[in-house]
Amino acid sequence: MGEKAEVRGSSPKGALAQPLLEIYRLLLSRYGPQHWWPAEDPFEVVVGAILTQSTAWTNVERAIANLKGAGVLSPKALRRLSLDELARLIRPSGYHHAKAIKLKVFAEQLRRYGDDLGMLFALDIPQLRQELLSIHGIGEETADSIILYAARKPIFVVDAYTRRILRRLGLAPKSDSYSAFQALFADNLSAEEGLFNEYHALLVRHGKEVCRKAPQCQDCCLRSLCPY
DNA sequence: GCCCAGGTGGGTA
DNA sequence: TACCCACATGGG
Repeated sequence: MGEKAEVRGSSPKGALAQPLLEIYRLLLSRYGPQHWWPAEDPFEVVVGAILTQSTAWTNVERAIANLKGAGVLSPKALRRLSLDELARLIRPSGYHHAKAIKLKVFAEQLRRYGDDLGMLFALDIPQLRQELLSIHGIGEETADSIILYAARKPIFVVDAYTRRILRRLGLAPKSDSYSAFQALFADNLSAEEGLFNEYHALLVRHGKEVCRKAPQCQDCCLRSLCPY
């Protein structure tokens, strides 16, 4: 059926299109553009996406600064480094031994694309996602973060903040699965890279500041939509 | 000292 | 599918 002629962000695709767009509008109004991802190039985005797994971004910044300082923020340099030396450099990001292995594995896999992220990112979204998920250490959120923020393709990133905020607003899907939360956005918003980029970044920004405990709802910018 | 942070993989029932 | 756990540093 013809459902393609949509005006940017204003034509509802599903029943939750209105509330989701309202959340976005309120968050953008409150915080302004977040300019994600905070990195100089796509490879740095990938490294940051792996290092930030269950870790505060401030700790990731130290680790990335160490990698830059050592001049090893490239696939080839990461492969040349010993596992212990790499772990030492990224130590501030936590889980450093496990993450050193993950970075090594990714750098190794990138060889198949001539160390060229552009070649990897030439795949369409489903193929790219499958390829990323096949790599040890890259799960759904990390894969989607790479697709959205490094490859700049429209896919919605679901994280702990996304789930927490949607639950609080009573908009969470029946299933608690990653795909159910992702489908909520995919089914109700137009698939625009810029929108998905900013929306996820705003959810993280908002989640960091509020929505941890109910009392904070008094000055929450989403309180008009919140049942609490 | 405690809890949490922009998760993932492996194991078990 | 649904839990459990290990992985670890740094800030509040």
